[in-house]
Amino acid sequence: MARPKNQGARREALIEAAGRAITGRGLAGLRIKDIAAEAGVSAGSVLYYYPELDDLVFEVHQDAVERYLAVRLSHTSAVIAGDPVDRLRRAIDSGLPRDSDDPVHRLLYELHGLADRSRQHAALMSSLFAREVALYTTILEVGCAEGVFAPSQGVAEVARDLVVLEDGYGLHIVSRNPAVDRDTARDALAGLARTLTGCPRL
Amino acid sequence: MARPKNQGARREALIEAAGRAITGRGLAGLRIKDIAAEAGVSAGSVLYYYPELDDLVFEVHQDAVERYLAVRLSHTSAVIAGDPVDRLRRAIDSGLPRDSDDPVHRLLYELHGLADRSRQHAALMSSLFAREVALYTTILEVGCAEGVFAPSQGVAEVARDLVVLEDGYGLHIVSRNPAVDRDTARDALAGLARTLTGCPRL
Amino acid sequence: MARPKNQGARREALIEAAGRAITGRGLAGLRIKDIAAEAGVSAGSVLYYYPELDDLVFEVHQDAVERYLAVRLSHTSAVIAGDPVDRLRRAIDSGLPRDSDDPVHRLLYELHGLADRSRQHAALMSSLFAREVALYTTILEVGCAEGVFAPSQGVAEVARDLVVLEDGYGLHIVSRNPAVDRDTARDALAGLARTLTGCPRL
Amino acid sequence: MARPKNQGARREALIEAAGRAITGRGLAGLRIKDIAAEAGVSAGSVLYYYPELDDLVFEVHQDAVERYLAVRLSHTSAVIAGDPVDRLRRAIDSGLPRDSDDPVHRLLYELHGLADRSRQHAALMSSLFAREVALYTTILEVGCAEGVFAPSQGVAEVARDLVVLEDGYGLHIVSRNPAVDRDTARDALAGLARTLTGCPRL
DNA sequence: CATGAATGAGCATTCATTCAT
DNA sequence: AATGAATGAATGCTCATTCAT
Repeated sequence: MARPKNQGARREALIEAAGRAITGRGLAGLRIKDIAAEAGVSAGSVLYYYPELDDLVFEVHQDAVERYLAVRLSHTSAVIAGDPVDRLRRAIDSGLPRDSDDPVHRLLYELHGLADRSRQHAALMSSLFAREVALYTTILEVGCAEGVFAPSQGVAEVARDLVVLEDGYGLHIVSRNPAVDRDTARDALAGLARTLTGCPRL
Repeated sequence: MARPKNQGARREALIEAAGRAITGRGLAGLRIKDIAAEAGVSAGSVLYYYPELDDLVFEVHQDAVERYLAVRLSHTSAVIAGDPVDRLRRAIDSGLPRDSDDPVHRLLYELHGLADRSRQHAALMSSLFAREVALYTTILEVGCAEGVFAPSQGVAEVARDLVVLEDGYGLHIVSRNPAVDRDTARDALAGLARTLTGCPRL
Repeated sequence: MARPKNQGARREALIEAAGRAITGRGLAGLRIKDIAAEAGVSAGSVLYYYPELDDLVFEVHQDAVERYLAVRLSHTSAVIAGDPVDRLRRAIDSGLPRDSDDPVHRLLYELHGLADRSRQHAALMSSLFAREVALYTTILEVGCAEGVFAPSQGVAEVARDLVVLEDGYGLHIVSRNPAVDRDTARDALAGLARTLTGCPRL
Repeated sequence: MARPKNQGARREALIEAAGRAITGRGLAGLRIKDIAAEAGVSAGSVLYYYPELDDLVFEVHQDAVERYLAVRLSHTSAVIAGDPVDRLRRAIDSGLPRDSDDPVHRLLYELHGLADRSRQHAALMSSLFAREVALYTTILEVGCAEGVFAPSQGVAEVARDLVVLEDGYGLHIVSRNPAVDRDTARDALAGLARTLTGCPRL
């Protein structure tokens, strides 16, 4: 592994390495050694950049949230898909794990488990939630304005329900519940969206 | 703490103690010392009954699932509440954490996190899921037979959506997401139930 | 204080069980549990009869030495074999391990290792040595009296050399030295006996 | 204790320390603590260099065998003593423990006890044996060539008998058998050598 | 900057030992 | 007499952490 020249790049590399280590061994079994090995550096180096390991884990969480959101946003951008129905479908698609081994969702799920004991992590999770709700809200509002969607309740509530359902299905997929797979989840979300928006095209 | 006389009682006590320890310190930080302290015995005694700590944790999971289901079932029993609408309301009530400190939900959430790395735990989680879906399914079917509910889709799907939404909301409550509290969640679930069953009384 | 008969029998059984445990796991890895398991009793029972484990090990050593000597003596008894040459051959035969798994020799070898740190065990080993030397001495002296043997040095020295050589060969056989097996050892001992006694019949 | 700079030196120091610890407390009672104390380092350091303690013990055995052989070889070198009789006397001298506290012999005896349960240690012991036999064989052959020795059997057998007798006497000396001391053993070995080689000068 | 050497705190774990029954 | 339950002392061992180079 090439040596990044500046501090920032090295920290970036460590964040990625730590993410892989967490995905691989789980948060409970996380050792500095693993992060170091994953980054191709010594354990001392990890401590050099992150004297407090919690800080590194937090930045992994931050990074994971930002990356995940960036991907969702780009996948559902109005530029890419002008049609609100299409955008909603894409939103749903981008919010579900590919399968139980999806690294992004596994990582996020693992890190969300820290929320109940850490305010920082709780804030991160809440922020992700809020921005996902905002994503759906935007799409729904545009759809309403265009007359495509006609929800019987507030769009905020519909958006929130969709995100929560997404999280619930994602949870079961990552947790290897055989009764739930990606297709089931996508269909369920689409069905709910159809019902809640009154849009038959969904 | 009183000394149970027989093996079964002592194991029972250890399961409860371990449950408290996990709720208190989290699975990641679980030490035999903590379980022993919580049970009022020595660390050696814990190992005496559970040479493999994983077995104890698994029995904690089993126990938590059974207790949780037992409570839900008794709260929604047809004897207690004959009216399907009332039963559905009670089902929703019994499926959401009281608040972010609800010990039962915290414990279950913590233990469900093991599902992605352990088939046994995954099986437990799936079993809980299936039985919760069955609980809703029963209520819905009775309601349909009585003409109270008129869902536009299959009751199995409606039941599953409700359980998944419950899990999603529960997750956010336990994780201290300030945008979600018990009342919000209950209203959302009730609203969704109303929409999906076409029952205006909900 | 006279010991009840079944006490004696139980202690006897424990001595045998401990002997098997030592042969099986070695002295270094000896645990009370193993002795108990081998005797089919509980660990507490072992401690009940032998509060000091060293005492049990010592009695195992005693027992092993006595049994071994008794076998050698009976194998070389003048009644069984009147001919000194025959007796000498039998003495050699009875002094070498059958193979590297010979349980008697393994046990004795293991226990002799205690001699350098324990006067008691050293005394036991010395006593065994002296009695083996006496065994050879007797045979040699009878042979001399009969004119069968004509050693150029004292019979005590010849006897001692034979016992020491026996021990040395036994050591290598038990230790799995591939260059030494029972036949080699027996031939070597017989050859030396022939040379030292000047008896061509050996 | 000075801190060695390189890995090799530290490992060397640990091998020596472990050797002293084994000589002092015996193999059965060997604790990492003891080795560490003997080496003047922490217990963690011992594990740092030897994650598998067996490896350290094996290297102690290797080292002990090599040192012992090196000393014997140098003591009996043809350069130091040209006369075969003198060399044979020196060989005998170098093969017996000084007394029952001779550290080299105690260590070797202790380690040889591992041979029956470990192929590696058995191989080490066999190798030592073979090289000791070779040492005597060489001396005997040179003596035969010079006409000093005239053995009635093959030199290989004579050499083997001498080594085995050495081992047997060494065993009894280290085990504190009061009937055997160094002088007795040396005289016995010399006497046997005289008989077997037919050399009256021995 | 980065490392490998070295440490020690903290943990599970083993085992002899105690004790009530 | 004999046991199984329960303990705690002792140990190995894993780690984060420190430090000299």
